[in-house]
Amino acid sequence: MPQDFSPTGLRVLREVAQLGSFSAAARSLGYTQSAVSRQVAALEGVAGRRLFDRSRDGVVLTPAGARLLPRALRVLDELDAAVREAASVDAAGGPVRLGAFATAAAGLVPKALASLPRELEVTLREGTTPALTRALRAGTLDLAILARTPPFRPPDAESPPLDLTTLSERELVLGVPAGHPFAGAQAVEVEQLGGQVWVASRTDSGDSLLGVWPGLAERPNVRYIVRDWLAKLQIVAAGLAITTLAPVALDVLPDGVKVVAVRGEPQETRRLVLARRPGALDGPAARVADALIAAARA
Amino acid sequence: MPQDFSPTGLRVLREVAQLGSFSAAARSLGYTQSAVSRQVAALEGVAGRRLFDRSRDGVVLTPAGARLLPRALRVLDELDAAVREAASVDAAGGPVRLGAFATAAAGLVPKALASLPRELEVTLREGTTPALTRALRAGTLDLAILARTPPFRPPDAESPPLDLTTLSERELVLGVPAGHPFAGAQAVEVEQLGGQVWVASRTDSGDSLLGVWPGLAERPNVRYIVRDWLAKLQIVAAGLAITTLAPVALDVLPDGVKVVAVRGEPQETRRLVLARRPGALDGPAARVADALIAAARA
DNA sequence: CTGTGGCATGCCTGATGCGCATGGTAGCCC
DNA sequence: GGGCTACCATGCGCATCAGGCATGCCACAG
Repeated sequence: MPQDFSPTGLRVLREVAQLGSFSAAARSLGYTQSAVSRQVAALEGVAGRRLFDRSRDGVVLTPAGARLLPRALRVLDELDAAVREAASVDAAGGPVRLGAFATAAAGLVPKALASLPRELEVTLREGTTPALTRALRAGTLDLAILARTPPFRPPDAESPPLDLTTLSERELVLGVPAGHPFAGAQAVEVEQLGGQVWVASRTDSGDSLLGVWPGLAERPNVRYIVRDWLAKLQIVAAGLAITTLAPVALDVLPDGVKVVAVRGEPQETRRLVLARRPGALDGPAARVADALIAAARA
Repeated sequence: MPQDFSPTGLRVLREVAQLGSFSAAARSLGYTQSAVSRQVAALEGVAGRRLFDRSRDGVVLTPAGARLLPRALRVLDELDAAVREAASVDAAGGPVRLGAFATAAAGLVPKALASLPRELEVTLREGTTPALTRALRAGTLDLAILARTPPFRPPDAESPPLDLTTLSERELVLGVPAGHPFAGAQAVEVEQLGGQVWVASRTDSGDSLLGVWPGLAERPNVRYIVRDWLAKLQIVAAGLAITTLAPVALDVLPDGVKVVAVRGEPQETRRLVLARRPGALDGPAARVADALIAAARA
C-alpha cells in the first residue's frame, strides 16, 4: 500500500498554515499540540521533506509545504463535497447527459446542440478524457466526446469495450500570435519550436503540459500556466506565447491568433471520438449523437 | 471531527467498482475479502447509504455509489499527485509570479503583459480568488488579481492585511445570444431572468454556480456545466444559454454574444483588485503592477 | 538566574485495521 | 435431497495507530 496523506493530516496542514502555530491549530481543532506535531511529522514522513520551518514564534510553510497546501485544500474540498453529496437525495433526470473536453465543448458542442430542437434536453459537463470515460462507465454520462492519441487504443481496458464512433481525425496545429515569425508560414519544422515561450495547462495528473507541442525534444519554457482557453488564446493573441491547438477549436479562435501546421516526426494526429456504453441508444441520445457526428463532419 | 472517507476506502471503492467483486478487489489490492467488505461498510457508514448492490455474482454500484466514484477518483488523483510533487525537486525562479482568475487572465493580463519588455519575465498562474490569496500568503505568488464582492472585505482575515490596489469597480452584466429576446435591450430587470437556461461552472467548494446571476430569486436551470470560458461563451453564442459576465472580459467576447445590464436590487458590483503581501515591491514586480493598473484604467 | 512560550518525544491507553475462521445465501451438479 | 462452490458478512484476537499527559529542549525577556 502506498503511503497516504491522511484527511486528518491535511486538515492539520491547513489549520497550521493558516494560524502559523502548532499550538494555535491544536486549540482550534480540538487536539493537543502533541497530536498536531505528530500529524505534521507524519505528513513530512510521506512527503520526505520538511513542510514547515520551526521557530520560537511558530512555524512558516517551506516551499514544499506551500506547494502541497493548494492540493490539500482541493482534496479536503472534494471530500467535504463527497460527504455532503452522499447525504443528499438523488433524483434521476431525463436529459441526455453529454460530456466533452474543453476545446470540443467550445468548438463542436454548441454548433451541434444549436441544430437540435430545444425540447430535446441536453446537459453538458466539461471534463478530461479519463474523467469522462469513468463517468460513462459509472453511468453518470450517456455520451462523451473524447480525444485519442495514436496508436488509438480504447480509452480504458474494461470489458465490454465502450462503443466508439470517430468524429474526425486531424493533425494538431500551433496557435501563434499574428505578429509572430511563424505567422506567415503554412507550416514550420518541429525543430524550429525550440526556445519558444508556451502557454499551457497541467493535466490532472500534474505530469504533462497541455499546450506544449507533444513531440518537442527539449524542455519547454512554459511561462503561463492557464487552464482556461479564453485566457490561453488571449495570451497568444497578445503576442506573449504560442500553444498547441486541437483542430476542433479552429472555428472559435479570436482575432490575433494564427494557425500553423508543424512538420516532423512523429505526426501528431488526434482522433475525436464519441463514446458511449455498449447497447442501443435511446431516441434522444441517438439524436444528439447524430447531431454531433453531422457537426463534426460538416 | 467529521467523518472522513479514508484514502484506503476510496481506493477500495475504485477497485471494487472496476472489478465488480469484493473478492477480486481484495486479491488485486493485497487484502482479504473481509477487509474489503469492512472498508466498504465503513464508506457506507460515512455516506449513510448503500454504495453497492450485493448479489451472488458480485456487486454493482448503486446510484449513490456511482455519484461518489468520480469524486473518489479525483481525490485519489490529487493525493497521488501531491505525493509525487512533494518528492520532486523545487527550484526557486526569478520571474514575477502573477496569479489571476480566468476572466481577468483573458481580459486584462495579456494586454498588460504585452506592454512590458519581453526581458521582464512574468509567469502566470490561473486560479480562484481563495486559492490565489492562499498562494500569496504562502509566498508562491508575488501578485494576484482578485475579484471582490460587496461589502468588499479583505480576502482573508490574516494579519498583517494584504496590500490591495483597486483596479476597477463595475457592475456584472449578462452575456446573451445575439438572437435572444434580451439582446436588443440595454438592460433588463432581474425579475425577467426567471426561467432562463444558464451555462455555469461550480465553484471549488462545489456549492454555488459561477455564471448564474447572483441575485436570482428562483432556483436556476443550469443545463451546461462548463468551466472553460471559451466553451461557455460559444454555448452562449450558439443561442443555447445565457451567463453572467465580469466586465473585465468584455473586450474578448466572441461574435454572437451580446452584453446586457441588469437592473434590480442588490446592485451586483464587483471590484477587481491587485493584491500582494505587505512591504515594498521590488522593481520588476512594481513594473508589472503598474502595467496592470494602467491596462485596467485605460 | 527564573519564567514563558513553542515544538518534540517517551509512555500509556483506547480505538482501529485486518487476518482467520465461520456463518448465511444462492446456484449447480450428481 | 446432499455436497460443492462462490460470494459477502461478522466474531474474535492481535498488531498497529492516534492522541493525551508529562517531560525535555530551545530561545527570549525581565
